[in-house]
Amino acid sequence: MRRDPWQALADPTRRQIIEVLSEKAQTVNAIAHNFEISRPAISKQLKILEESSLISIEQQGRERLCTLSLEPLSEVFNWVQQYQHFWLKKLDNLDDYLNQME
Amino acid sequence: MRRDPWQALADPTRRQIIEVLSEKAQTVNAIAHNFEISRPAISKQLKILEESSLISIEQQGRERLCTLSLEPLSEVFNWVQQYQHFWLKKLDNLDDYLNQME
DNA sequence: TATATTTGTAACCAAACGGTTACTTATTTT
DNA sequence: AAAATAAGTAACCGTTTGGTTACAAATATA
Repeated sequence: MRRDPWQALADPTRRQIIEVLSEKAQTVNAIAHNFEISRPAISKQLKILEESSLISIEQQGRERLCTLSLEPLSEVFNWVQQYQHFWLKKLDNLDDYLNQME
Repeated sequence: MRRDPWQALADPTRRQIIEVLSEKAQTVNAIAHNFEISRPAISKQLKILEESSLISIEQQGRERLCTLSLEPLSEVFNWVQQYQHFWLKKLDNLDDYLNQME
């Protein structure tokens, strides 16, 4: 299943998982230790992160190593940045306007 | 009700509404014309955007003018940008590694 | 004043979300 | 070979989401 990064990032637990994984790649249990919720709940969130390509999972014996993979963030970044431009332009216009008043 | 900008941005229709409003401030009906879904559905989405402070709504006679207000995007922007740094650092490390091989 | 317009709200619905517990499977360890 | 460990899966549950239609309220227009 393919999933929208926006949707994957909507949940605070999933964003926290990303934060945890930005330290280093980790197994499912190691990740789960950072949270109060059950391990199956973490498994579900990891699946969603995987479906949105924000992490990749590599089987290592009986463990599964989860690695962050941030490419999909660029979509989010670009979208938001576009409005930063919009915002700066509005400030520019205000600036022009104020200059005209001088 | 207060709402997480992440959650507000999770829905594609709401992101489109933001795009529409970035052109210019518009009334509810004017916004709704851009979409297939019913006007009450748009009303609901506008409420969510308002609750996350991404738009503000001003009553003007029987109409309501919706104006974009992008401050909450900074939270999203900062969060994502932090991982851009993480990503660039990884590329740096790769670069160092490749240089070492020379 | 009667009518049309803009919008919100209520009630409803199916699907998705985010969690739980119980169980299974595969792999290590003893 | 038996026991322990890591992790997925299934079934379930209450809440939220995102839409619908029907209706009500306020304002503007004829």
